[in-house]
Amino acid sequence: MKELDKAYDAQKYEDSIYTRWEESGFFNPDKCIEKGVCDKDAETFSLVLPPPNVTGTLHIGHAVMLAVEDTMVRYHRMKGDRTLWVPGTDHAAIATQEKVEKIMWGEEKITRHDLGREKFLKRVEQFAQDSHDTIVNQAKKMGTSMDWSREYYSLDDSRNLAVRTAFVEMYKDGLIYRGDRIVNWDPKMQSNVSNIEVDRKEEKAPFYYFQYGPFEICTVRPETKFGDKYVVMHPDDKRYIKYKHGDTFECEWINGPITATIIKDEAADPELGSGVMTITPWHSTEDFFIAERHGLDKEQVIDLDGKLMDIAGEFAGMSIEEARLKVVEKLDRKGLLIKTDKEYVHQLATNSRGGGVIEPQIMKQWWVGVKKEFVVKDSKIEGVATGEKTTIQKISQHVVHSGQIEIIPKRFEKNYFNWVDNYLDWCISRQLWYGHRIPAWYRNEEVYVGIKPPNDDGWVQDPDTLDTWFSAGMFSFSPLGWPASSGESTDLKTYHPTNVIETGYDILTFWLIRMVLMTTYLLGEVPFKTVYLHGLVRDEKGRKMSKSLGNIINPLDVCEKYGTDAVRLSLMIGSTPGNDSKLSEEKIASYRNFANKLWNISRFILLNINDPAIDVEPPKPKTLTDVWVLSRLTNVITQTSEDIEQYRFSQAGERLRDFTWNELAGWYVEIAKIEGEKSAILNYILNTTLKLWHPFMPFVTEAIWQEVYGKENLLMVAPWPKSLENIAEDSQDFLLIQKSVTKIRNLRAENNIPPGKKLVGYVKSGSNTSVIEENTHIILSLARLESLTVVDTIPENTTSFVEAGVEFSVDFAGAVDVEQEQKRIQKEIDSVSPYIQSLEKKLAGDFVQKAPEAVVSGEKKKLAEAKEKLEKLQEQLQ
RNA sequence: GGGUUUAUAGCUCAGUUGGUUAGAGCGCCACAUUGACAUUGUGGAGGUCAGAGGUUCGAAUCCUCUUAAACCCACCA
Repeated sequence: MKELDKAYDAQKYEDSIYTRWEESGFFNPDKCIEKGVCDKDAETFSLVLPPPNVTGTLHIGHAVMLAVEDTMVRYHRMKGDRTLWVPGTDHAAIATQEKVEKIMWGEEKITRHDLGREKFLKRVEQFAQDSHDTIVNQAKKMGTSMDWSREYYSLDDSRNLAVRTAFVEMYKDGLIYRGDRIVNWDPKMQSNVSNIEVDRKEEKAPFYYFQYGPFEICTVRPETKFGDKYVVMHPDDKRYIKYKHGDTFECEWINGPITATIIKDEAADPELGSGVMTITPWHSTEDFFIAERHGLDKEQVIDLDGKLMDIAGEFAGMSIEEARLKVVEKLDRKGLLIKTDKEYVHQLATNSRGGGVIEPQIMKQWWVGVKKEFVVKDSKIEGVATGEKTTIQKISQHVVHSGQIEIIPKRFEKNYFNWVDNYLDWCISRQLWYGHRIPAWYRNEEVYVGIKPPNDDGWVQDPDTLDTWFSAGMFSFSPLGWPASSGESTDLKTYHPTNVIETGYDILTFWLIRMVLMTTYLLGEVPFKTVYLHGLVRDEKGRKMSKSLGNIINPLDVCEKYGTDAVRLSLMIGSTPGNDSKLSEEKIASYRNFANKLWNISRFILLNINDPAIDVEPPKPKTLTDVWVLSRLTNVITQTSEDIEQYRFSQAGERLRDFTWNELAGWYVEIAKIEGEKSAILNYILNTTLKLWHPFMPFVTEAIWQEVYGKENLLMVAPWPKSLENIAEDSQDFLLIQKSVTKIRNLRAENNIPPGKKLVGYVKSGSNTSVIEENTHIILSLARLESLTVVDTIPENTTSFVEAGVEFSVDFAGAVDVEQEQKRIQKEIDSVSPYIQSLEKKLAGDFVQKAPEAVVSGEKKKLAEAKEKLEKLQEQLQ
């Protein structure tokens, strides 16, 4: 006879089980087809893992992603869908490069320039490789069933070909262009930074008021003011009505007299200071746009290293900090400084990757024009015709608007539209070394863009690399074999569009929008049909997890301590899409307890079945309890399937836990001990329950499966259970038994009757007599009664109660605490009476006419039962 | 400045399209314990669903306002 250990030891099973899964090959759908796990023509279910950055190790946020996605994937695989989950990692250009530079500086005090491009890249690649290996091991520890044979790296050769192909195609269509635009330049990192990578921090800085001709202007950045020769004011500002747009005037300024021009523009805020400002188009985004609107000159004042240029005259070569004070001093000496506000608070822009202060600069960069028209090639998107002229912005709006992409939770559609409705051209070039090199070559004034370098000599390749999101935008299809070298890739044909993308809501605007852009343009398809956004995991106090706070929960540590299944459950149950959740070790421990509970239920069942069998027909129920448990089980099968398909993982897990712990362990197993032989039905329940749990808790369920059914069969590819037919839903009869047991237990506890003492009971069951008689054995055992006699009249001096129209009584034989008992009855009366009153009031009003019939009759029934209960209680009180 | 979310038991959260005397887990209190399981069992206490209006026969749920917290976006010199 096989027997399970007394407690589940996750450490003992997890690694060997993962190895069995991996060696089975079933992570790969091709193998599943080969072995008949799924049909070649089955529905597909595909998703691509949002590739973790190779900047280190996986954190708890990745663990959520892995748990949720693995749950979906395991469910669909068991259901017989042709299921593919593609793993990958991302080179994360700026983040990885910065990390390696930091390490180099910390350990060897060298910069990337000391090493040179080639050597530096070797270092980064080594670092990335190490990170990758760690990440893959962690993902395996989490139990993820990804198809490792299809793993990709965002910077590998295939992805590079995809990137070059996309770039060239977009360039030919005029969607990619090179142009002078203002960018967020980080002098420290010597690269530009995208808008979303800029952090704005509040900072106190002196706010200077200067005399500028007839006007008063103010600034926190006097060192940029050398190039200022325009004064801007709001067209409606009455104070300056006498000045006309385009008027010029002479005025004394930092390095002598200048000629300034008046510009009227609505960007000027009349409320701020004097309502007049000077502008520095080369070093301010807003000023740049004003200058663009009016066709004004732009002059560079600060160089790329953050030093003042020749235009600054005597200040040339100084750093920003140094020049600022000296310029103010000089203006003060000239009598042009009016006052200084030392309490002024402004937003300082810094680079979120490395913290350098952003100095806007106008530079030649590569851009994607999101509002440029192009001709649609080969569209499979509903409402977008092949040959039609449109823009990236319009398509991006359309695919979500028309419901071809669904975002869960729905409210994030607003974020999405907020972004695409205000779409700005996307700067895709970065002055970084780690990344996809831009496929553009220059010779004098000529520019060549191509998948391969030009044939003839003399060309120099653009030193810049592409924004990491450019390659990331292609992850729904580049890992599936785009562009295919010959003919169409079968993976692409079979698995694209993917069913779902699952990621944190914080990445919606970074990444998903880029995916929509690239995929709709290049493939004429949506990248995915559903976007499922999970929340962020915070610590038990609701703070973000961070190294500096020391509150990081490392997924590997807790997996080892509590078992991976416990960690997975704790991340999925009790959290809803788009909402942050809090995680604590106590929570994980409680799911460790649950895993052990499931183990022990199985242990009991194993001791009570004759021949463990995998493929069993649902057995015929013999008792009321059997009918009840099968009806509950079939309900759970239906609901769990529906919940998973609708992405309600928390609800599915909660329902399963309630079923397993309360109904199965708490009632059915206890009654099985009384009713005896239930081999077939217990086998079926165990079998089904393990299947239902498998997507959530793959290890413990597979461990039990192999102990019970042997190692020849994997639960991972066992067929998903089907709900039973011909099982009566009506469980009112069993409910009566449950309630009577609970009520008797309750009376015993309140009267301090020792659990070991057996009592005599009576029941006046009326029309329910046969149910009671058939199930007396249950009540006797679970409520610890010596006897339960059906009577016409409840005997005197016993304690009675009414449940669902049936009156029970227990003879406490003098052991009852009379005073205590009277108190209890009074308390019940006090709670029932107002309930009756409220029901009566309800039934006397418009409710009866206006509410649906079913609701009214339900309330009437409740009232009748409550009244009967009250009557009995009052009798007892006398 | 614009936008979003959250507010339900001591704690963490459920509560699907308005119809429960408002639920779960953890924690707490009492009792039990050689029997699948102390990583356990039984029973219990605990909430005027942030506040104020409104719609409705009926509101935790829909609308308006207020308060508090979190987040996102934006070119304030």
